[in-house]
Amino acid sequence: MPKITLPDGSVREFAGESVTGMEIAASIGAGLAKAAVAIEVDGKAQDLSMPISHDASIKIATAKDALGLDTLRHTMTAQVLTRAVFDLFPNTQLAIGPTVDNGFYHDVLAPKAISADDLPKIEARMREILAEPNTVVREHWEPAKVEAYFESVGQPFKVELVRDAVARGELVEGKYLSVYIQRGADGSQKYLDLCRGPHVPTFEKLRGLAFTISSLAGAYWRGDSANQQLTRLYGLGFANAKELEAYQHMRAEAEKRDHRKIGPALGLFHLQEEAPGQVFWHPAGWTIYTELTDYLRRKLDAAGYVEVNTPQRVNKVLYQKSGHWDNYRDNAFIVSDDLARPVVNPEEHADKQHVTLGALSKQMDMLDLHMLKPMNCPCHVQIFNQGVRSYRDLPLRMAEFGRCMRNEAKGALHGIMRVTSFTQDDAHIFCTTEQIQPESKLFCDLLKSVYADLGFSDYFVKLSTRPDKRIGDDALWDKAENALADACRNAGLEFQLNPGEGAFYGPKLEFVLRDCIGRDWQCGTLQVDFNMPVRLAAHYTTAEGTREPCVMLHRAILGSLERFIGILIENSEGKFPTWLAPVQALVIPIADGQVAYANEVAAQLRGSGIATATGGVRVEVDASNERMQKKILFGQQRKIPYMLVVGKKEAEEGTVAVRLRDGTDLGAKPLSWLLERVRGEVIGRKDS
RNA sequence: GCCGACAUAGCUCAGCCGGUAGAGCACAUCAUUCGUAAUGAUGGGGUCGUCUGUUCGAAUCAGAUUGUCGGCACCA
Repeated sequence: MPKITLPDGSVREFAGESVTGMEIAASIGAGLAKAAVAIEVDGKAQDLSMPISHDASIKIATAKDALGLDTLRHTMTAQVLTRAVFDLFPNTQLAIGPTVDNGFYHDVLAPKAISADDLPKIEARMREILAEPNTVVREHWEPAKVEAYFESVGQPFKVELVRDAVARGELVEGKYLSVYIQRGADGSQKYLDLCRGPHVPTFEKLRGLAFTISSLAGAYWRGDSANQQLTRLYGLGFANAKELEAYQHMRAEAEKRDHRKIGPALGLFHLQEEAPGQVFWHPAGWTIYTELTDYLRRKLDAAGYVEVNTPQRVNKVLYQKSGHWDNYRDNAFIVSDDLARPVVNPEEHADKQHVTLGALSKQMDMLDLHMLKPMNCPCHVQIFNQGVRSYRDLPLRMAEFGRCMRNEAKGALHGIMRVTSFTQDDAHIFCTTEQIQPESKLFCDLLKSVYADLGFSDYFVKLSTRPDKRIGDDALWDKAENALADACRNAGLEFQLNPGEGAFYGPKLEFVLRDCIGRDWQCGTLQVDFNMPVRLAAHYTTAEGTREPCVMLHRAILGSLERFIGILIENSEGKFPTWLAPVQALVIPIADGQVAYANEVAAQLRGSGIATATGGVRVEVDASNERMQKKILFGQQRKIPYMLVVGKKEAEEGTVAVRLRDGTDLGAKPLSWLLERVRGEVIGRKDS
């Protein structure tokens, strides 16, 4: 006689040994019974058909809540998508098929490649399958039986999953695995899958899910590139058609904000084939870049940093010492004088234009190889190591807008967000163990203040801990990881743990921003490093006269200038706040007669003394032979904060008609009024 | 790097089954001198990413290659 507590606090008692979620839903109402797709029992998601024999708090889940929607997506991918793929591609092997934010996916290995053209066919077949009056029933089988079944039907990935579950002890009641059997109206078995569930009990309940098979991609079995690559089929799934359309519309809108589109369109930068992964900054984009670095220099100066600049090309010997050579050689650009001027006797090879690769490889060890600087830290240590350092010099905060080059995997490149040549707003804080806490706190506060100034409030923090491949003993790692966690707490930052993802020399905090299509990018970072100073002999003399290696804090606020500007473009949709806008004001003479006055206005704005990194107010005059309306349209498309229309009236009165980029017409204003306003926005880093 | 796809004027795109390229916007010139999101006319501009092949003939077919896009893996 289980007593069931409902979400409103009321308690219902049911006769008999047990009661199912379906029966509870029916006892509440026919509407709920129809809408029910799963049940939460004492906070745990379960099938509606599972008997509940103890007293429990429950919540019936429908398509309207997270669990219900998730269950529908889950059944769709595990019971319907899989069958459609089987029908169209016999002998397909199945891997996993979980739900994701906006739908679901399924990893499959088909005997012949599935192409994008097949997606509509798969979707059509799914709709046919959905029309069948099938039920989905949960059963508990012993692992050996499940394994034998999947062996017999040629599903090796499933066999592996069974063995994993057993090895990890993930068994129901300590001895079973749950399988879901799809049956037709006549009771015949249509399909059997290993799954934790829950699933909806009937296809009827599944038909309300608005779905589409949206795309396909490669994905490695178990996420390991050493494993076989499978085909991942992505689907979108929402509670109703309206939500699906709303999502697709939102995506389409978001794509219009893509920095790869807006950037070139606004004349900020371009990329081209001859320089893959590198940015050609145009004047407008470089203005933003300059404003940002100018701003950061002032912040860093106020925070007690010194700025340095270090070489672009450094002998591999230094990186062998630091450990970067072993860890990252494959992703570095390596150059050598000897390659350009090979060490071969020209007379001996007079018949050859070039040295053969074979001859070259023999010489590799002898070659004087240099890395194009992939990171700044070893160079900063070289500056630190000039002369003898005392505890009185610490903490030493050494900053550099350091240009780094990394030979990233081709498929990883992405607009200006992931490039092979970029500038870090990097700094290394050389300090004592005792200074880790206060310095980390200071940094977190500095970062928060910069992000706030730049209008970013929506970021999250990850604490990445020791990876498998690392240097330094575990005691140091304990210390470093605890230090970072404490610093985070002290600065009032919430963080999520990201196990095993730290750098090879130390754990790191990652400050992550999201772009317009929902991708996450690491921007800021703070890393505690006990290892590099030892390897590169960054010592200081203590008050007691002993020599100790210092601690290095690696830190960046924006991360890569390129990446950050990419995020900035997408977040602002190209409507930069006045202080960053490449062109802050566009003067629009209505007719030729006012061009002279327009130029005069522009000259006054330029010479206004408003302090931007590039001089006065950044202003242009549109003296073209176009109608005013068209000039406004073009100004609007360029997202210029201020358009200053000058006609006969304004020229006579010495005013400008101010139009904002949101369309607001502020009417005729004296120039002094405008200057005050712009000055306020530039100083306050505000938007127009 | 891996899987799938794409690559035609500055931009957006058309060009079916192979017979040596079109539109709109942008740009230039001329006319117009205009009050808050596109005045009109005329004109210039591409050999169809690159290379190789098939063919009497290729933007159109095949192979390779470079770049890009969507994911995966990677990200000091």
